[in-house]
Amino acid sequence: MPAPKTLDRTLLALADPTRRAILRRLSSGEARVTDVAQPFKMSLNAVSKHILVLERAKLVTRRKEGRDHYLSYRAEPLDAAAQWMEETRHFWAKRLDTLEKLLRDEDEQT
Amino acid sequence: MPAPKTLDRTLLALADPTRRAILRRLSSGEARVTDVAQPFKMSLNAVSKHILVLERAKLVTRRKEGRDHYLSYRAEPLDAAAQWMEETRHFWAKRLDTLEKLLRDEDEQT
DNA sequence: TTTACATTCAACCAAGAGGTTGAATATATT
DNA sequence: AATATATTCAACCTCTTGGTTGAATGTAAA
Repeated sequence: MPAPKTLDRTLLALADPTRRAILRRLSSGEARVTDVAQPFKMSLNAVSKHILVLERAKLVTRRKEGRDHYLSYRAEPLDAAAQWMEETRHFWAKRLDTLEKLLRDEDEQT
Repeated sequence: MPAPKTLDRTLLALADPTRRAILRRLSSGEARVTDVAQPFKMSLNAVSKHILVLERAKLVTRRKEGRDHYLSYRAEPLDAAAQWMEETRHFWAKRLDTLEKLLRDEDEQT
């Protein structure tokens, strides 16, 4: 499981439609900051900040080539978050089963 | 897939260790606000606010019984978020495969 | 070298998060 | 009726987010 702060950052980064759109954009390969920002109505600077949040969550890495910064998507954090979610869902499913069973047993005793 | 705002709220609600702990606490059944708050070092009011965030994301529901408010966990939003993550991962995996294949093809042409 | 481009940095703003304390409200208990 | 309990509401604080604009920096092209 990811370190708590890592999970925090991943989920926080994903909890924004602009950032999810940026990641989708990067799924078809590297892109420069300007290219990533182009479809958005907001300023380049605003997009640049979103990219920072994604970098902090390690969902995006940056490769500088001259004046151009090429961004690429990293799968690991999303994989880890998805895994955490699955584990958590299973954990809860088990608990809920147990509760149901307890309730059934109580009924049988009446 | 969940409406974007729903997903936003779910991921945002999950992106905090206190709130995840609250949800874990509720996995063993209903609990009152005070009971939920008890293990935390922060004030009852702070926990109450966290609960509000969880309610807004529909991860928690509230049943009032006299002066006591009983909270319970709802699985749907986490299920939906997990599903979104899985779909997104598959989407990306496919894209990355395609990219790899493209790169391979380019190599073969040299 | 001047100009254009790609990007960040800095300052600012409004809104929200996450916490506090203190008061208000509603319900139980004595 | 008085008191205690459960919870929220309201105001406040600090930090972060998400956006803006304008200037600075670094690199490429004329």
